[in-house]
Amino acid sequence: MTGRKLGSADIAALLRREISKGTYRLHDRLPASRQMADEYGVARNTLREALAQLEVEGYVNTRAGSGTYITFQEKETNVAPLEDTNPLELIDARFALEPHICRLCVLHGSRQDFDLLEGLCDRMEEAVDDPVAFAEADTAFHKALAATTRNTLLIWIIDQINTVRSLDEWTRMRHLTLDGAIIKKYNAQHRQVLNAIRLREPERAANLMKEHLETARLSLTRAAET
Amino acid sequence: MTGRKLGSADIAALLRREISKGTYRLHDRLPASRQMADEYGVARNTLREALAQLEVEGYVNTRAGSGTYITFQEKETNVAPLEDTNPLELIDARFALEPHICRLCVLHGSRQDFDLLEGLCDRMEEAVDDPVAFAEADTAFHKALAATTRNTLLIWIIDQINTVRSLDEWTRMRHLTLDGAIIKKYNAQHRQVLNAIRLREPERAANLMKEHLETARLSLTRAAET
DNA sequence: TACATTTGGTTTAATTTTGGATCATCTGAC
DNA sequence: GTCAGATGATCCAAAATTAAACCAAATGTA
Repeated sequence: MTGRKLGSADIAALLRREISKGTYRLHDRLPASRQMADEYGVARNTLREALAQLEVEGYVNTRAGSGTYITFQEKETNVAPLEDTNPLELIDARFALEPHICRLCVLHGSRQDFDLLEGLCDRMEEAVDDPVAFAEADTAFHKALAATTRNTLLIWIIDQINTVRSLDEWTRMRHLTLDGAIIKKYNAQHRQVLNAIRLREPERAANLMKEHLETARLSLTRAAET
Repeated sequence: MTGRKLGSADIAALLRREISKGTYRLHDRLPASRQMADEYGVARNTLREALAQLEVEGYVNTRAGSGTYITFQEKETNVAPLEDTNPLELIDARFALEPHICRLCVLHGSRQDFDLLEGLCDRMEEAVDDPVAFAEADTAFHKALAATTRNTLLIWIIDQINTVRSLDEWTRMRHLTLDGAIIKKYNAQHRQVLNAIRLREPERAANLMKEHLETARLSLTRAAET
């Protein structure tokens, strides 16, 4: 996997990301082409082709004899810090958010909301043997809970969190923790939470959600130890 | 599920998911067909068929001798919704976040953190007659609380929230609610919260924060009625 | 100003990588 | 048994990467 030869398209993608990430900023001069080629372990030709592509896309502007300069103003948004977070931090954040979200669900939820959540529970139960499908339904469930609060801000926050959660190696790690037994336990807990919400018992719902998250935290730390 | 052989349709579904998820992004080059076939444990023929299907669907574009490239722009996301939120929603979100942040402060806070918070309390008390200065110190206080948790994600969330809060008409509305009496009450509550954290009493700290937010909510609704 | 250095620009040919295509065979479902 | 689909091996041709050498523009320095 790692030994693969890089092509100009790969380098272009790499640099695009560096620029977006802020490693290189507007008006900065990139290192000399020979040096960059060396750093990335690629021929200068290849690197030059990557830069040419980026120039077409408007990321950079290169002047003979002088250098290559960034000409790209990243829209000031903000997925960057999110990428530095880790699964345990995520669980803590969910500990903060989701129990209270349950309380708000009790306040603002309607029959339709609950039926929708019920449907997602069904989907999760059908997916006991398919961690990928389960994870998808699980995400949808927690998103639907947020939506039930009718609180734009909370919905947005949960959305952001889910974006992170779906990235990169997380998923792999996540699936490590998802065997059939765990999934069954999660399913039972989801049902309990939903029932408490249906019965309009905010504190019980919140507490059940805490239990659920505690379970998730446990299986996560356990997976991390192996 | 695990025993059955994967077919081209399965691989196509898998890749579609990877692309939507962002594992592979626009302009990225996929691994070589031989390599991917190997990774997914299928024959190259099978994998090529999957790619052919994805090409028809417009997910990728494959060029002989070069590679196959992602040509799919996942839905653009989502900073706007933050601007549609309102002060009451904000309070609810803070109700979710800040009590738990207090608990985490108890866990992760050091002497230095507490001294810093103490300093901010001082600043707020000096600003009883200056709503603008008070509001600044107040924001700083709640940010510092988040920072004390050491949780990147929570810090980021609070940051985002504060960005919204500092915008537009909010400030005006906010200052309506800030007479000297309210400010004094807030200050007392801030001190109480900080003390509970210092004494390492997580639940008391959380409850005091809830009280504080309840006060804020009240003065907000009262201001809205006038 | 004159000169040396650094930078990007270009060309070349050899090599490597990549997808395209075919075919005999194996496997599982009906 | 039949048949659709997966397999794995092989050969092909298109395209890209490489490496080395040389050119030209910009820059820095004495």
